[in-house]
Amino acid sequence: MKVASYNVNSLRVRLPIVIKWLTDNDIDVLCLQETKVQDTDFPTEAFDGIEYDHVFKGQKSYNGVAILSKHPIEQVIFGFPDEPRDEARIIKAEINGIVIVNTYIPQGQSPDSEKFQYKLKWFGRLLEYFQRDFGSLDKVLWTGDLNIAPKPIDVYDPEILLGHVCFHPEVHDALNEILSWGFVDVFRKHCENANEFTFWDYRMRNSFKRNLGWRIDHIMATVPLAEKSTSCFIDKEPRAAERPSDHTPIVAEFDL
DNA sequence: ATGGTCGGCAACCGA
Repeated sequence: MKVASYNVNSLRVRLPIVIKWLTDNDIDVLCLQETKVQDTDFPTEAFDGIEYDHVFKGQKSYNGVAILSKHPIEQVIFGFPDEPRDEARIIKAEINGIVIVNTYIPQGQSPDSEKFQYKLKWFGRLLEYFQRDFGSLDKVLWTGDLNIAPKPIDVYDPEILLGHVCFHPEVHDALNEILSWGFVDVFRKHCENANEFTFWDYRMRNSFKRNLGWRIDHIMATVPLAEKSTSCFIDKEPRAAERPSDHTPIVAEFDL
């Protein structure tokens, strides 16, 4: 089973890329972030047309998450159980006997902002969410735009970027607390020394061409699930399309 | 050479 994550930065603009990429690559499950579309305008017909089940939660202008799947999507829960629920940032679902948690984690703006404190709290709430619902021996896949580059190898310049909200010691601590609960970075498991990225900032001139990137989109799996992974790679092909997203998909394959 | 990002959505906000 191939599972992927992709921050589309507007699903309506990226719809042709998503449809083509899904069908060309025979993806079983695709988790999307930053769909930027309200539920009434979600392009359900397009996914009906290629026979992908779909669940989604959006809002006006910002955020928005969705799961697309060739297999039935069951037990769907949007948001955290407590306030603020952030329904357009987290979806949990069961597909093929696996729990998938698709998250769009707050970016955090700047380290001295309220939004950064909100981001740190979000990691803490997510750990509680996992602890409440699962044991680390369950097959759980946590994926999405996590807005954190875990290690120096995951950014284009670790010295200059240290202290950025997506490469910050406090966020690293928060991530490591969740990872030590029982998640494996599936990309790192398969590509130990790969200096590869999933995001290149639009605001930097020619950032993609110059490879000034970040690895902030991830596929994390609990140990029993990670044991079943056979490959994991970042697919840069969607970046070659017209009007590409600033992110590109990450894919993991599991032999279940 | 005298520049320099996107998308949503209607003036700026968020990334």
